[in-house]
Amino acid sequence: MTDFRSLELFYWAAELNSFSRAAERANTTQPAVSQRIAALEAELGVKLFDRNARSIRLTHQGRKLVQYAERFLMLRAEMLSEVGSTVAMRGVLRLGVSETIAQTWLSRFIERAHAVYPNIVIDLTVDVSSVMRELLGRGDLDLVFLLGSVHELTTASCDICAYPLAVIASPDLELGDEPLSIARIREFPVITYPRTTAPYQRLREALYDPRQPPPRIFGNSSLTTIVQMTLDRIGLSLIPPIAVQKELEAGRLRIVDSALRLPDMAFKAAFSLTLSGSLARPMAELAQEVARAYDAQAPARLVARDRL
Amino acid sequence: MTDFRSLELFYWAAELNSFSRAAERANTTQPAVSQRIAALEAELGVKLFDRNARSIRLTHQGRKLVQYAERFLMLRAEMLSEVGSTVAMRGVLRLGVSETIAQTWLSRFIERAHAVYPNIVIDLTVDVSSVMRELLGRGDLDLVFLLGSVHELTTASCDICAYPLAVIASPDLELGDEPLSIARIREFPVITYPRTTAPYQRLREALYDPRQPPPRIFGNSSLTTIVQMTLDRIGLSLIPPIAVQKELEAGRLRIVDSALRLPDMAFKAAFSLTLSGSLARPMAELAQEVARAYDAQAPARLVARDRL
DNA sequence: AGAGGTTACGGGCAGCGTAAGGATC
DNA sequence: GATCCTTACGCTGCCCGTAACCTCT
Repeated sequence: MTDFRSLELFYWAAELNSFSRAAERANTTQPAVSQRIAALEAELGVKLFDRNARSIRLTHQGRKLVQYAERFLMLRAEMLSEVGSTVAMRGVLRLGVSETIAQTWLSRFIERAHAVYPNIVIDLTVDVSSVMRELLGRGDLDLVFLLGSVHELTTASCDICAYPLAVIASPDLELGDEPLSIARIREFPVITYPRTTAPYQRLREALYDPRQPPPRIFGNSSLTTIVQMTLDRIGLSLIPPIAVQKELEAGRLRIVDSALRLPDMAFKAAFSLTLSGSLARPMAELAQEVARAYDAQAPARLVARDRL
Repeated sequence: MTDFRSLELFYWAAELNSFSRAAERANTTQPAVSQRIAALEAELGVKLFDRNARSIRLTHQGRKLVQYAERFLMLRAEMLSEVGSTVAMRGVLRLGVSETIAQTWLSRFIERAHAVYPNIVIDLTVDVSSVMRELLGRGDLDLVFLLGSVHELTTASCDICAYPLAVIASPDLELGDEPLSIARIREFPVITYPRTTAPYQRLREALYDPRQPPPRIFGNSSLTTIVQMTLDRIGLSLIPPIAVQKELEAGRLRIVDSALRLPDMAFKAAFSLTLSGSLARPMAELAQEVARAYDAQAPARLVARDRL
């Protein structure tokens, strides 16, 4: 074992119980994994896996080596972040982002991340928070920016930004000058995030009235579509105005005063504390910075500064 | 830093404050060290040494990296001894041996060591214990088999064997049948180890008599020469009989009963607890085994078994 | 047949050693 | 001039990816 790469591939092979999955995880081919592990075994003079043509299984010695491999890789990550400059950070970061953030400061974050950590490749997924929570838990994502919190023991998280929700409508929709009552809102379809999300659920509770027919809530997983539907006067929408800042400024949409009082959308960065998360912590910190800078330049009423 | 070798070379360069000495220590050329350290600096994006054409000096970041390098290398040594088979142990072991041992079981030890650890190269030095103690202290030897003990804090040692000293003479020398008194011994020159050694000093004390002229003690650093001089009847010799077992069996030398009572020659294996000693511990254990086996097959009176 | 690991093979590149260069004492 | 590090250069050997192969379900 003259090379960290061998230990890394071995680690993933052990962790994922498969050479091919390890290859995929570590961006190489399956024969490369096979070869390196064979070389490791030759060098140590010890079998690390029992191969059964259908599957592999760690031997006793293999299990011992996994412990060491993990210690090595964590020590390496610590060393890189401690003594290396930012260019020393290498690898792929599998990032999951909720669409609200994708519509606000994500592009600035990507830009900034690339400038500060030029050797880190970001593998981006945009989806709703519940899905990303699941993917993070399964180890399929390294870092997520999502709504709400994550409760896994092996996971750390930190606040990054919070945006108030508001009722948004087309200026062409006649709503009068009074703030909208709950009853008034119920007259319109309300377009918002999908069923699985916090805003949908909170909205549902707020509009709930046993004496009335159920409110029409259109859950939509595409923010762009929500915006389009709002522009088309299908109804009101409940989204954070900061996500449609451009439309507001251009006067194509407007914020409608209403009696609705919903909690702010509070976003957190969450990442695993295991090996796969070693790039995530500094990236999460960078995201905090970017979000703060973005908020500072946004109109005050679009940002929930007190949350931070 | 994809490679342990880089960290190893960096470690030695830092430790020895010189690229060329590091190269020598690690069995490579000086440009190789230069190149690898330059590569490390490029990879980390950080200067590790200040180069002043005449000398090098660690930078702040360099000092931090040394800590990590040491942890890596110790972890690696631990891993190799823990999960690797004996063929996984590689490197050069700089072994210092006192001549008495060289004349007894050293060749068996070398043979055995090569069989068990085929990838370890032994770099052998034979000298008196005092010199080897010094070399070990300076870090110029990794493992020594010597008389007496070593008191450095960073050094570990263990008993390996103990041999009684005896007066040896040519059978042709007429000495009578009585055990030799101290006074009788003083009539002859006594040939033994050099002035700096324990046997010489103990002998001097034993023969000391203020009322008499000083005894003639011939300190000689070559055991072969001591034997030759004894065969030539220059005088008596004081050496452990086990070192001349063949001559005793062949009847060319004999053990002479005497009133001299000197402590046994107790040999220890000593090695540094720092990085350079990582091969030494298992080798010291192997030496214990070999010495024990050798003693078991030697005539009982030549061995001080109770010492172990 | 297909999933998963091994073996075979050709090409690229990293790292080594030799040798020459340059700076400082 | 001697010492010590750097740069240049050719070569070897390793490692990777493609592709063919094997084996078990």
